[in-house]
Amino acid sequence: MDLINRISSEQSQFSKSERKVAALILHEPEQAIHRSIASLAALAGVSEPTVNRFCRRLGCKGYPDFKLQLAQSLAQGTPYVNRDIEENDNVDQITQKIFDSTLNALSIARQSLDSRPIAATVEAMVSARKIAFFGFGASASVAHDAQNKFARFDTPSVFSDDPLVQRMWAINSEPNDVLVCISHTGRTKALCEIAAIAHNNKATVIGITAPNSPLSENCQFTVSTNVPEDTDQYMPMASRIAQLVLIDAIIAGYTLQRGPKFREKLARVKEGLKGSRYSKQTTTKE
Amino acid sequence: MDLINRISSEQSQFSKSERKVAALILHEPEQAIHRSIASLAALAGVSEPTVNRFCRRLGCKGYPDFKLQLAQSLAQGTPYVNRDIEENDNVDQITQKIFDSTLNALSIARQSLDSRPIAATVEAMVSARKIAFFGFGASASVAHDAQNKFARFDTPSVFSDDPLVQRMWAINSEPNDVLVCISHTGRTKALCEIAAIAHNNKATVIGITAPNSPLSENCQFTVSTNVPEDTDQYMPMASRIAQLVLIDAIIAGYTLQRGPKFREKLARVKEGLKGSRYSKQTTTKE
DNA sequence: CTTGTTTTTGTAACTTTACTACATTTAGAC
DNA sequence: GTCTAAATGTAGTAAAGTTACAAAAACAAG
Repeated sequence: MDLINRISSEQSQFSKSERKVAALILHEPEQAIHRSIASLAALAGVSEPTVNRFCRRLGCKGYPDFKLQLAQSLAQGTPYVNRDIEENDNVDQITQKIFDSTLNALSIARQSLDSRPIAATVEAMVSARKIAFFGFGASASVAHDAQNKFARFDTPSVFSDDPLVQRMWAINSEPNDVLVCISHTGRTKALCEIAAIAHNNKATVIGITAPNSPLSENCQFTVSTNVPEDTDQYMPMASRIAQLVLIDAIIAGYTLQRGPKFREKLARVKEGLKGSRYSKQTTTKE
Repeated sequence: MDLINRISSEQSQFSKSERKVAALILHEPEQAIHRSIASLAALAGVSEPTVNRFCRRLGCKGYPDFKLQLAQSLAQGTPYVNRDIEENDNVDQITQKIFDSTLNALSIARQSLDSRPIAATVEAMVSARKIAFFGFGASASVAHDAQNKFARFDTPSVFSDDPLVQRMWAINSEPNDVLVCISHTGRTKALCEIAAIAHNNKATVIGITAPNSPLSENCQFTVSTNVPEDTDQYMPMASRIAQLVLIDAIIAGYTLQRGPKFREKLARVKEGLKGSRYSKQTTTKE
């Protein structure tokens, strides 16, 4: 993980004075890299060796090495995690911060991904008779999106955020049917019940949800994104984005697995959609 | 231009000894940033002041500043690559590539964002009587998601992907009503018509869509993400993600604009949702 | 609440690093 | 060859970073 993220995530392991240093650096990292250890220490109200120890705790060889790594971490355009939105931020700052934290969450998700359940999901979908995507609340739109993508394919697929519709589908499910349950927490009661019903019918139940959650208990396998998110403060944002990208990946895998003939079909579907749009005057490529 | 490129392009202006230094740095830049001026000078077979002068000639304040800039220039070197998915990629590779290209698209979107229409959107929503989110296809789930978020707020909001429902809403719209039209291409006929109707009724029509598109003609203002996307090959993926993050930003702006009392209300909504979930056994913070 | 122990923090001496002023060398022009 | 100017290096100096150790603070046990 990159240095700035580490500073903010490992704050709990720091001592009181070290936290002062951390706060200063997270507040204005660009400035910190141009300061000497003495001036940084003075600004943080601590002694120079404290700053040095702070650097060492982060695995750096010393202060110069720390500055170097910090500079790299900044240059990478690596999102500043946990730069919370503050009371009098303007719209531009808010937008940047939201984008930053989403980028950060995504790159964390990418690193911590386990490809085995993803491969298994692709496998199951390729041989599925019919596929359902269920979810509630914020996860409903994720399920909606997934089904939208699958609508272009020839395997029958449904989306629903209606518990009764979901229940009916689950009751009618059979082996070789695939049910994808989407939930950030994995604790939504209604969805757990549906999953259990389908699971009983020997349908393939896949969870895009938190590992070791009540929902994942009823799933054949679980794909999770491990996005750190402060759901206490605001609603799930980044985790939902990670789920969507995950589904994109699953779909890309599915498309590829189906082979070249299948992709020809897709091209035809795409062509068929053109009638619903205004044609372009310009010749610019979209 | 970035430092490494400058070193190689400005070589002609360097003196003989300075060129030795340049050659050394271009050969192994990663190593150079961990060396002291003395060891670098020795390695290049020149004196320390020569290295220092070399740094100054490149516009750096001195050797430490040079190292810093060099480090940044190196870190920037490898952004998220937009590698295409290939025929016999395995699932892991596909997943990484999809995440990479999404990350890439998001960071491009972040840079090219214009905050003025975003601010205007927040403004309009804060004083809105009712808000609608409309879209078709892939954009339907984006609209769905947006409405989901707004469902927690006290301003009445709707989502629809049904042209008739949309039309009825548009016909009944009034000034101070806000209509958010979401479309990747901005060329979906049905949505343009709806926008036109609402626009005629003097409702505030906001487009999350391509600039200078038929749809944006009927919008008071347009928020766009400028994500380069190869829609010919696959379906829109990254652009849709960028739209979602954009909406997150708008919602964050909205929440903040509404002030602290409003956020207390949100906390109560959140508390109210708990009944629908299984409680946690573990005490770990989510 | 006191005492002993451990952890944290700061002070001061020390080492390393980078910079400056000046001397020397080198290259080019006449 | 000699003068001039540019380039390079030497040595001293200033600044920055590190280490060892002592003081202070936090903690636990009696």
